[in-house]
Amino acid sequence: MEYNSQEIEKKWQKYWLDHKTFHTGIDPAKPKFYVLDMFPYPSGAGLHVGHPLGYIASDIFSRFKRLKGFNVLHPMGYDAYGLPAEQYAIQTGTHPAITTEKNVARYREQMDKIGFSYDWDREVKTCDPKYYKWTQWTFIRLYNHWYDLKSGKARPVAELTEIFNSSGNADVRAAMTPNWFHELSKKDVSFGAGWKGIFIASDWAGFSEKQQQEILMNYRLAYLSEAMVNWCPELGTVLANDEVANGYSVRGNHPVERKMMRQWFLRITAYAQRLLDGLESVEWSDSLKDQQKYWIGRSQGAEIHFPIQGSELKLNIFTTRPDTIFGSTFMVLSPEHEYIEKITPADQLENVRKYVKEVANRSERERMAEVKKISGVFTGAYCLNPFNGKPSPIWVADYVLAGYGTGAIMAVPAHDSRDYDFAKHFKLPITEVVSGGDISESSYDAKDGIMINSEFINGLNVKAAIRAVITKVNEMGIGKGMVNFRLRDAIFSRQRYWGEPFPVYFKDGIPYMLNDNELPLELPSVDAYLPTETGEPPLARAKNWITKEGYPLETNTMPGFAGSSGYYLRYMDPLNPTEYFSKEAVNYWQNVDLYIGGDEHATGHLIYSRFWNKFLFDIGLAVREEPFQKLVNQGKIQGRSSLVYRLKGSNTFVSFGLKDQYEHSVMHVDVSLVNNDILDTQEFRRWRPDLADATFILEDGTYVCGYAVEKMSKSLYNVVNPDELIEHYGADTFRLYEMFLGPLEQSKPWDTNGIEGVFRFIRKFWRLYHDEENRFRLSDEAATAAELRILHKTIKKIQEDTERLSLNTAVSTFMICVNELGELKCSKRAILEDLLILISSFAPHLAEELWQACGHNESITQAIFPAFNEAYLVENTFKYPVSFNGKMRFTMELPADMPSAEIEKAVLEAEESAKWLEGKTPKKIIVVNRKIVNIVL
RNA sequence: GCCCCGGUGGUGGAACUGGUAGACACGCAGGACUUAAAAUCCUGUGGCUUCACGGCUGUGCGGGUUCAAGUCCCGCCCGGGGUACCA
Repeated sequence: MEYNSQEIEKKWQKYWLDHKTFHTGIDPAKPKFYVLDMFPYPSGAGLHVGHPLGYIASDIFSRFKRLKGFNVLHPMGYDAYGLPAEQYAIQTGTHPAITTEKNVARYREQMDKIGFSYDWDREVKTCDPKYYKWTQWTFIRLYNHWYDLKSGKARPVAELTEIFNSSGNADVRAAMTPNWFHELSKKDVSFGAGWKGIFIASDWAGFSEKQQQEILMNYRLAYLSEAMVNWCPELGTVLANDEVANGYSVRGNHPVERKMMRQWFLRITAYAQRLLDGLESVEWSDSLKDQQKYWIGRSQGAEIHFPIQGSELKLNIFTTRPDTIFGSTFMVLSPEHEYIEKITPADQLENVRKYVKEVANRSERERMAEVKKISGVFTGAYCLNPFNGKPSPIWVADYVLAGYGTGAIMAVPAHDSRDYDFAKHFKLPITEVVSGGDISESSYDAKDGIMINSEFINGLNVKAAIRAVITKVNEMGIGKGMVNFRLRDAIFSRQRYWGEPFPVYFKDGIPYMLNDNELPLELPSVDAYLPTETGEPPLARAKNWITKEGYPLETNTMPGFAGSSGYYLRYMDPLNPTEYFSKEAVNYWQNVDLYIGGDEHATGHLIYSRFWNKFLFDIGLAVREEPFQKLVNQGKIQGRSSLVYRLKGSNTFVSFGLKDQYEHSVMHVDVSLVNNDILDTQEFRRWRPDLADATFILEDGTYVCGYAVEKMSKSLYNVVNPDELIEHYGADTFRLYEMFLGPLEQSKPWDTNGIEGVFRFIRKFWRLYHDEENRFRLSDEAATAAELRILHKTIKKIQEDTERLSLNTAVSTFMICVNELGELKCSKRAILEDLLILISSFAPHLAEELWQACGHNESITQAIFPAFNEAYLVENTFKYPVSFNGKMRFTMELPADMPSAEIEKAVLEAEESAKWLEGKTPKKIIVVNRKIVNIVL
């Protein structure tokens, strides 16, 4: 039988489906292994050749682990909420669920053609109410928990109110927004002037329901708050920090503004330290871990209070360099700082307000674009150094951010480049306090040197000085050591339609959670997918968007990362109607052993889901602190565009090699019209009406195209679709070729030309099992030593390479193996059956077909990975490379077990050695057994 | 600016712990089979040099360590990604 990929692949894909070959259940007798792909957003364009790269790798790994005796959980689903379907709905009125369903079906069809071993019975879709019920359920738990810093974990709010009832909040140490009580004083609940957020049991009992709820809101892990948010007018919604880049939305690239809005937040900052610590225990790339570390941005320093001249107020600043306190020559407040109004003398007030207003009106993008532009204003007020009472002026400047630390700094121009630039610009004094730099040139920021001009810390090195100042500050009660994080709480509200509804209603303006038995709260239908005339989110259009009792429901929806934060847990028990997932399931599957996906999720999904998991861990649901033990980021597949060269002002195209002789412009041409860089000129003329009369200047009778490696995109005509390749070469060839392209983690250009080599290999492989007339034929003769050596060499290499996901070299290994067996004309069952098991993870359809032809009734997925036997690889001789002064000159075959002294002798006596020795006596001879001989002259 | 990752033939890449650089493919050139084409098979293929045997040279650049460096160390250059007033 001739190799026919179409027939074979259809047959086995159907077989796997009919026999539920990849259905997985809990099996205590087998060790578990959980292999997960980042589930895709099903876009309308379908999969291109870059998408399946990671899926193929994870599929090979899953199949390999099954052969190795593991019970493998390998599910797939869809991150089904997303902006494109909603934008399409706005334009066309088509419900996003319909668009999404259509796209999901297309994705499924494409994935099925590649022959993946997913357990489709476990499929989850984030937009499915049966799934998002648990997203809502988790949100309710987040709302009903607070973070206890003493025990370092989330605890129920019910326990918090008990504490308040019995002893107030003085002893409670909770993760909260700094100065949370300031915000409260702005609301319609009053706690009296100068209230510092501290209350005793009797106060608590006396608070109104509203007051109590407002206070509790500041403790909850999911909370409602007024805050500066990233507002994207074009998308009509708020975005999280990771959804914004350089002042534009990551999706759609629309401008983003800052706006004060009331939004739901997740208190992810409570987990900042644990998110940092957890990175130590996972096997992720350094670059990914660094990205997360940087995003979390821990910095250790001190908070110090500076008295303000002529005022009762003390200015609270944060610094990582308390050692430089005597070099602080001015103070800077962020333009949003609450003290500005309080400390600015009347004669300066107008000027300062003008500046603050100016800054506030500037958009985020303008601010970013003008980073280098120094601006600020002097308030007219002065601070006193808490140690020596020396006054320094207080400025307001936008280079100090309200959201970080205390929103105020002590400026040390000699040792901070930003302060330095600012001081130079406004001609403020610069005092050197750490020796080692030249402050007339630039600031000296290094934490290296001896303190000078610094009173009690003079002569200490920087580290000792930092400790000394913190100790003193503590003693004097004017501050304390402190850790700050860059990480911000996650904005969790979106003013969009296509997302999970919040299980929240409002009574008297206070939010309340629905009961668990009212979940899921399903997404209502609306007459249009746009905000209302009054600017409310689309859900405000829904009829009867109220509870049974008539209270209005929340009209925001959850963001994209809500549904993806816990999906890996739901896969463990996806059909469970009464629980997120059962204890039994999570105890068995634990966490993801191998997670493969793109690194664009470094600071989004991968932080949120670690947080989500840690919370579920705290409340006793998840059993592991880290959800993803090993994580691999597959590289992107870049497009390889084909280029043609058009003579200026004509319809004549010049071939690549001759283009420099003419004045030309470069034009992208559809890659489907090009084969091995040779343009099909006939097809080219047919491609577009304006090219019908194109003429060509050829070289050697052909038109050679140039090429460029760039993003795979429709507009560059370089998109390659897997369906066509699979139709032509088959899924097995396609799978192998995707892996053969290069290392999984590396980005690389797609070049369809190379696929021929793999296709040739597949047919060569097929021929090993067939005679000249293409009849299946295996011999039952005993295998020779040479054949066994080839087989076991291959077993060893495939096993090692697959374990470390070096799948490109694994494919090469198969090629070498088949070349060698082909040379020996090997057709022995004893060799070829094992080879089928080896390749079955990579080319599963081919393997199944030949396995069946071998006479097996069961799927090859039931086979056991062949055991490697070292004994077959033992060689009697070793071919030593012989070097003189490190340069390899000739090789010499010697007995493998020959002792070094004898090797030395044999090499020196060799005929070829005389030429290189030139009669000299070697100074030294290095013999490394079974490696090399090096003679030093 | 800072932090990661990378730089090897015409191309994709291999060389895992320092030990024969360029495996395996693509492409190209030549040949076999064929009326012809496709398919298949064989040979060659880093550069320079030599009729040839062979020699010299070669992993972004400059130094270093070592018997031995693509691999380790120091200093640069280039490309890709992340991040950006975070005190």
